[in-house]
Amino acid sequence: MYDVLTQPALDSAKSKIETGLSNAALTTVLGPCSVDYNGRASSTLDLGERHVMLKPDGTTLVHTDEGQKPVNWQPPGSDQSVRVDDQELIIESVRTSPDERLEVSFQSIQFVAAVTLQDTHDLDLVGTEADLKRQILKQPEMIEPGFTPKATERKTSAGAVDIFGEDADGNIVVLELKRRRVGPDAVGQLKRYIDALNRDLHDDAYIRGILVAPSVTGRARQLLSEQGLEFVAATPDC
Amino acid sequence: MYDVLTQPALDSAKSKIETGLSNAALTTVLGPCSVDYNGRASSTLDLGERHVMLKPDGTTLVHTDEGQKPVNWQPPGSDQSVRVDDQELIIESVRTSPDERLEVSFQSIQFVAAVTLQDTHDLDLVGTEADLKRQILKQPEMIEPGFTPKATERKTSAGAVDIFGEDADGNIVVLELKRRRVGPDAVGQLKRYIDALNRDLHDDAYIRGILVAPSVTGRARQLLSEQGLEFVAATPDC
DNA sequence: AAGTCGATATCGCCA
DNA sequence: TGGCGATGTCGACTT
Repeated sequence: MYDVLTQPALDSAKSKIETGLSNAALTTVLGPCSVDYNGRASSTLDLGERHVMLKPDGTTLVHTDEGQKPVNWQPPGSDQSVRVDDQELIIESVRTSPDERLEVSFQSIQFVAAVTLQDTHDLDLVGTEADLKRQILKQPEMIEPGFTPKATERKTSAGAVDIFGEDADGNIVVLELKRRRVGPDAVGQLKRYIDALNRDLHDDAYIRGILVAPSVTGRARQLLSEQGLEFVAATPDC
Repeated sequence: MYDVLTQPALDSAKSKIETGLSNAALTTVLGPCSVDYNGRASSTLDLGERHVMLKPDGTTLVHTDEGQKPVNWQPPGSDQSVRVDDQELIIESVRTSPDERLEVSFQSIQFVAAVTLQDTHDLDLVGTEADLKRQILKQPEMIEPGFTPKATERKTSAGAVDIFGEDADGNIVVLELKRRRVGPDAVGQLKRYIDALNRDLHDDAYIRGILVAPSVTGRARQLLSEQGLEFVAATPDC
């Protein structure tokens, strides 16, 4: 099912959009508009030509001709409505918790398209942190000879540790995994887990912390060294 | 300028897309397709109906009828091309550094639209961390009586501190600002700055660290307490 | 509903 | 160009 209107009057456009909304169609609207947003923050966007996408799950996206991110949006689950008011076609999207409202006001419409999509397949993605974890559990020696994983997602008072294990000497080892080159934030994260475990175990045993990632930035390397933490290079298969 | 083709043959669709690409048009293509991506990670997506947007800045977005984020994409600056090969229309987007390739293969096309957008205005957004910083610099007493900002973005060996100042007793105070409720990561960030300053100044003066945000999570509050850091509630005007 | 963290995060700024 | 941190981050998963 597809349906396209070019240069429709505002009332015709309104009918088409409403039909799209009630038919669970993906609806796109293109034309000169201004945009107002109020919610977690507030924004205004003066008159210009943009592309608006309304999804049947309640998502609204306002795209300019630049950038990967929409200039304005409303997340899935929002309530969408359309009205014609004072020579403008206004698309409104509202949600609660948090309270947020998006209004797109069109002066005219270049085209409207409403299409019901048939799509039963999901994305299959590889090369994630979860893939790296599987690799390490399958070949623990890639960390170092004698490394033995004991648990994944082991809970600490500072959160769950990616991989918790022991080295050849029986020392506790905490691994923090990252799928890409890491900066200071990842070092801070690993340090929080080590500190928490030292407290949780109220034991003076030495706990090793190893950051596992393809590479580290200079400042992250320095922080690792200052905190007595280690680094092992590894990249998720892809 | 707008132009829409419904149910075009693959060759006609190819011509229209190519015209769009050379005219700096926003081009949308809708139809049953499969998608392959290889780059920082890898993904495949089996046959289904999706909406593809090609922007003149090199952005490519593949949207299903669910979710705010595209199921596949290529960032601005990528090279876009289209070809018909073995009864398929294939949109290819490639970039380097990092090397990444996206291929969308259409079996048929429901419609193609190419439009050159006129848009001269930028988004005006308020309620950001920068707004919160301005509020504090204008009214430092909102942190505490006697607080005096001395510098913003003061450099430390662990990065730049949001606001650097002194309290009524002459103690150094470091503020880390967040526009929304914060978790453990923000505490780690503040702690890195405090540690770095303690090292940088090689001085045993007590340095206070204050997290300024609308609120904190329970675990973040506990981490603050353990690290001897403080919290002040503040929300950016909106 | 809130907390926590990963992400092909994206984006902007600055060295 | 890489490093670094903000984002109306989003999204998935757990509690």
